[in-house]
Amino acid sequence: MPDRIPQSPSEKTVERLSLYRYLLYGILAEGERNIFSHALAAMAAVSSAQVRQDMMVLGYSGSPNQGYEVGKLIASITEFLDDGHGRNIALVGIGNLGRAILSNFSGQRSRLQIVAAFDVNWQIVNRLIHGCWCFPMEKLHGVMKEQDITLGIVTVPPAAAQVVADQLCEGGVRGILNFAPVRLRVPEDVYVSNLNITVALEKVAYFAHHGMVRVESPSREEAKV
Amino acid sequence: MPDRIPQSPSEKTVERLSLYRYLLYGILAEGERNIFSHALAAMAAVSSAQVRQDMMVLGYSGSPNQGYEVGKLIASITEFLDDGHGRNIALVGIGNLGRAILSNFSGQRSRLQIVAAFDVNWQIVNRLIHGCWCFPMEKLHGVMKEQDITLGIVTVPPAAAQVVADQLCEGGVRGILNFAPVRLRVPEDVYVSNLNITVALEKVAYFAHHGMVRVESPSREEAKV
DNA sequence: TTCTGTTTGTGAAATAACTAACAGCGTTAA
DNA sequence: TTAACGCTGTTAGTTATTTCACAAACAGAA
Repeated sequence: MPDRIPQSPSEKTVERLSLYRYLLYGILAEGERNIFSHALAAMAAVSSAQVRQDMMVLGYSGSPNQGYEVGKLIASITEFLDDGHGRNIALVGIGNLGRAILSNFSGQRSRLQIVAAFDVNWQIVNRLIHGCWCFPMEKLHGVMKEQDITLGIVTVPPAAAQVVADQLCEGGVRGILNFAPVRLRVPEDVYVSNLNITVALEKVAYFAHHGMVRVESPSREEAKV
Repeated sequence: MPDRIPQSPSEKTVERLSLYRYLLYGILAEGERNIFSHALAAMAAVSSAQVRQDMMVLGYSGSPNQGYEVGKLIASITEFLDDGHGRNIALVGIGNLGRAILSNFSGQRSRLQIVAAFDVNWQIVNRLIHGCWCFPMEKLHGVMKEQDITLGIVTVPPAAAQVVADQLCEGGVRGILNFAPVRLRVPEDVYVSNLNITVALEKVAYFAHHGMVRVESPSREEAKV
C-alpha cells in the first residue's frame, strides 16, 4: 500500500515556501518562537488558508492554539526544499547584474551557494568579486566538475546566452536561472526559469495605470466582526 | 448597447503580451513581415492556443493562412499596454542592482523610461550613470513632480525599502517594482510587484533536483502525425 | 472556378489555483 | 474537571487559467 501519492508541488507553492522560510528567519531573529498561519499570511501577502494548505506538503504540523514553531517550521521547509544538502552554483556573466547577484547573495541564509563566477573578459577574471572567485570561460567545464556545480545563473548579454547555456548543460548543470531575454534551448532534463526585468516593469506600468487587479495584501481578510 | 465588456486581462496575460512584443521586435529586425501563432508560441514557450487567446484582448485580428502582420501586431500590443503614451520612471538605490537595471534599460525599445536615479550616498550622486542623472534622495519629491514620474523601481537594501516606498507614494507614484525582499505597505491605489531573486533561485534549485514540473517548451506540441 | 491545405477566432471542456468551511484538538481558565 | 475559545488540517467548493476542438476564412493549385 503506497504510503503517500507523490503529488509534486506546483511552482507557486515552492515559491511561497521559499518566501515563508525567508520571512521566518526574520521572525526568529526578533525572538519569536511561534507564529500563526494568519500572521505569516499577512507577511507573505497571501491568505491564511493558503498558508495552511502550503504546509500540507511538508511533513510538519503546527499545534492548535499555539501555531507553528518557527524553528521547526524552518527546518521542515529546508528539508523539503533543499533535501538536506546544499547546491553549488556557477554564475556566468560578471556584468552589472552578475555583480549585483554576487553581492546580494553572499552571506545568505540559504544552502545555495555561488561558488564560482565566469566571464569572457580577461580584465575582470582571476580575482575575487564579493567573495567569489572569477574564472575565464575556458575553465567552466573543469571547475564545474571539481566543485560539483549543478546550477547556473546566466547574466550575459542576449546574444551570448544560448552558447553559455550549452556550455553549462555540457558541464552537467541541472537547472538554470536565466536573466537574458531569450528562451534557452536545453536538454529535456534541465530546468530553466526566466526572469525578464523588462517584462516585470511593463506589467507594473500596465496595472499602475489601468488599475483593476489588486495583488498586494488580502490585508484585513479576517478582521474581527 | 455596450460595445464590449471591459474584462481586464490577468497579470499573466499582460506579461505574455509584453514578451510577445519583445520577441516580435526581434522578428521584425530579421525582416519577417508575418508570423503564425504557433511560431510565436514556440518562441515564448507557450501553446499556440494560448497565443491566440491572448490576442483576443487586443483589437487586432490576424488573417487565416497568413498569420499576423508583425508590424501591426506590435502596434496593437503597444496601444494596449502603453495606451499611446510613455511613462517616466524613478530608480531608487544605485547599488549594483540599480546600475544593472540602468544599463540594461538604456536604449530599450519600450516607451518606459528611467528618467532619474536616486541614492543617499553623496559620493555617487550628481552625475550621469549609464546616461541617467543621479540625484540625492532629498530631491526625490521635486524631481518626481518636475518630470511627471509615475513609476518607481526600488533597489535599496531591505531595511530602507519601506521608507523609500513611502517617499515614492508621497511623490505620487502609481506603481512600484520592488527588488527588496520585503512586502511594502502602500496606499490602496498603488500597484506593487515584487521580484525576489533568492526565491527565484531556490525555485530553480528545487525543480532542478526534484524533477516533475516541466515549464519550458510545450515544444513539438503540434508535430505532424 | 473549385478543391485542398492551413490558420485564425472562439466558446466549451479540462485543469490548476485559491478560498471557504468546519471537525477536532490543545490550551486556558474557572 | 469541565467548558469555552482559537487555531490547525483537510475536504469540498469556487474561481481563474489553459487547452481543446472546430467553424469560418483565406491562399494557392489545378
